[in-house]
Amino acid sequence: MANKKRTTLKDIAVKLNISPAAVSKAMHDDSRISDRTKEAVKRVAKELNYQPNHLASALRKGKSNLVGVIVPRTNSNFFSSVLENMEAVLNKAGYNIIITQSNESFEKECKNIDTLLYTQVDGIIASMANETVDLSHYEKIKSNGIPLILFDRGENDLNVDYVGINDYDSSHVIVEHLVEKGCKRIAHIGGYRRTRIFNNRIRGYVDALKKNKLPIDDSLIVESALTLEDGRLKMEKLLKLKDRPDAIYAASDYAALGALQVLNENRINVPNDIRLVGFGNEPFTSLVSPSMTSIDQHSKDIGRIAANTFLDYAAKDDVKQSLNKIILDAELIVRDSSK
Amino acid sequence: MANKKRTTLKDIAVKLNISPAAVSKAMHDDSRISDRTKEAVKRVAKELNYQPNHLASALRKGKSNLVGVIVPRTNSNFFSSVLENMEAVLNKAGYNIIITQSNESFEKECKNIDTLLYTQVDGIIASMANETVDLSHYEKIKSNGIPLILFDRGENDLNVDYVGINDYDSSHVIVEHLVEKGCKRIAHIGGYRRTRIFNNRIRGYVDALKKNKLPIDDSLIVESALTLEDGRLKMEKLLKLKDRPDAIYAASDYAALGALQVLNENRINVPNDIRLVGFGNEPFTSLVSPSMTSIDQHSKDIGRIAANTFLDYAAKDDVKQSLNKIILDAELIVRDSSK
DNA sequence: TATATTTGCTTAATCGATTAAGCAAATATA
DNA sequence: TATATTTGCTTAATCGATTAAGCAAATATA
Repeated sequence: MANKKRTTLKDIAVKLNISPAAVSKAMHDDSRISDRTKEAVKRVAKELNYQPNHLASALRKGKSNLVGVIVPRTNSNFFSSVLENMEAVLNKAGYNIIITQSNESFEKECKNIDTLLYTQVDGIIASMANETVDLSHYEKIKSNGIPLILFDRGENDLNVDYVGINDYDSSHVIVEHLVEKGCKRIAHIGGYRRTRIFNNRIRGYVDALKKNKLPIDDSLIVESALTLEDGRLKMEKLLKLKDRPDAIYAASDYAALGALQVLNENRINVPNDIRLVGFGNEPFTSLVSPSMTSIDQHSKDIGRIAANTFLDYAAKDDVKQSLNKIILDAELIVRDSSK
Repeated sequence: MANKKRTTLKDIAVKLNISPAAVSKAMHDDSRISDRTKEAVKRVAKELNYQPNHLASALRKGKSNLVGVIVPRTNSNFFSSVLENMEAVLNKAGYNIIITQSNESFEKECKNIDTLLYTQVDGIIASMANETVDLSHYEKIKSNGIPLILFDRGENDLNVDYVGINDYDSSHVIVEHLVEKGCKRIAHIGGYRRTRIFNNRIRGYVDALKKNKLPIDDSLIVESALTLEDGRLKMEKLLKLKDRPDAIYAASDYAALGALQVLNENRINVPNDIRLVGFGNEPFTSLVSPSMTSIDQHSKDIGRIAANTFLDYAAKDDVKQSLNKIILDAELIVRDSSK
């Protein structure tokens, strides 16, 4: 049966007739403890199946070795891949991560932050919910004196570290690609302008058109929730234009998929009649017909870099953060939808 | 700037010239504390921005109010939906959850369990990795005296609570549906038999064939890793049979999608030439062409029930678990691929 | 040989919050 | 009025692990 009581340092100390302090030091290979004692302690620890009490050591050391992570949702390939790589780096450094989802809700995000602070995490790595405009709950993290690292969805005003891809340049890469294929009327199903990354994609799109001497047509720029359903709606709207676009650049793969469905249903040939490019390189982009051109966001690198940024702060004594952006180049994955 | 030091109960006590014990009781609305004192304490707590130290209270109370969750991966719709609903129930009861991913790896699963036990969680809710055969790490949870609840991917031998759908019956529902459509040679791209749920689906498939007086053809039953790639391979293999199947029942939507791609590439009409049914009701099933018939696993209910099962144990003094299965009926969502 | 240093531990305090035990004052009951 | 009960707190111990300070014995150095 189960040992009702967990083994503590004291149990080991009693068994070996030494002080709990000596046991603690032996477990941490303190140089002032003899090898004989260390061996004995470790042997007895194993015998009694000793598991250190994290709460006690965290309380005493003022450090929980936990990192909180907030993502809008885990069921996208991008975020789950970021998480996986983040975790690998942090685990190696002796940290464990607590994953929370905001479900794109501002309220939930606030609650998540409270939970994480309450759990005494040593730092928070977050990607902001779509709904979030007010930043006071993020300020709370900073005023707690623990590092805050943002990725993908960030905000300059917080003056903290940020890791993400170059959204502005990505739009350029996409537009150049479409122009090269002969497209003249490129529509953009974009996200809400208030979210920085989507705003950057819109700006990039506009500037890239200018650079290629193409006219800016406001009817070809639509703001969208970027869900599959909204992608469908916005595509239907675009098809009703007198002068139809010959290419669609959607700021998310889900919206692009919605657009693709509408195009397929209307027997509009992709890529011959209208070319289509998505964003995010979700696994399904290679699965649909025709397969979809998209932007890969280097989720692995983002996860690793965000984790390492946290570790840099963890190694220091005091946390002094400033706006420090690490911007990665995104990669265009060309597939059938734009060939 | 940030308050370098966090506010503690003692700070409030000093300010009000009462004992920390009284402050603690006031914060918890102890009946033996006067309303006057309670009000004063709460006012000062707000003034000083007091945040209780979770580590200290958890250590003292021997209860962390954290629940650990282990899933194979978060980027499937099923698991992310389970997590969302689980979290909602647990949050309401004052618990927070720590999500970890095993990535289907036995080794990672062991590490996750160690992490969660180390973090002093009050219970663990888990869905087992595909690789897992040895159960000793799960036994470790039980011997720690905290409740263990399994869902979706469980194991009878552990003698703990389990929540899942009726895989055996689901296979019957699928086979009946295909038989009704006139199918005579139904192939099954199944998972590995050692995983209980997949074994049950295979058994259900075989028994349902028998029940419908259809012959059992071993060449129509293939064991698969159930990934998209493996679904493709297994479908290609099935197409090479002298006597081709007229229906495919895949034990995962990803494998079914692989099969669908191969069928589409070979210009085999789905559903007219071969009918296709998947499992899991992943969002893409309604997005592909033709849309795919699949089984919905009631992720919301599973998440809620698993959470409530944990809460039942949390309310009790001692944890005495036994094999206790809660089996939900799954629902067949009929789409174009089998119409 | 006398002093300094190192080794290998122990003692006691601490991290914050909680709680059993107890005490004095206020109030209720006989 | 005398005793019992309740109210509103305080005191002190505790949850385990860690660590600063310190001490005696062993060893090194002059």
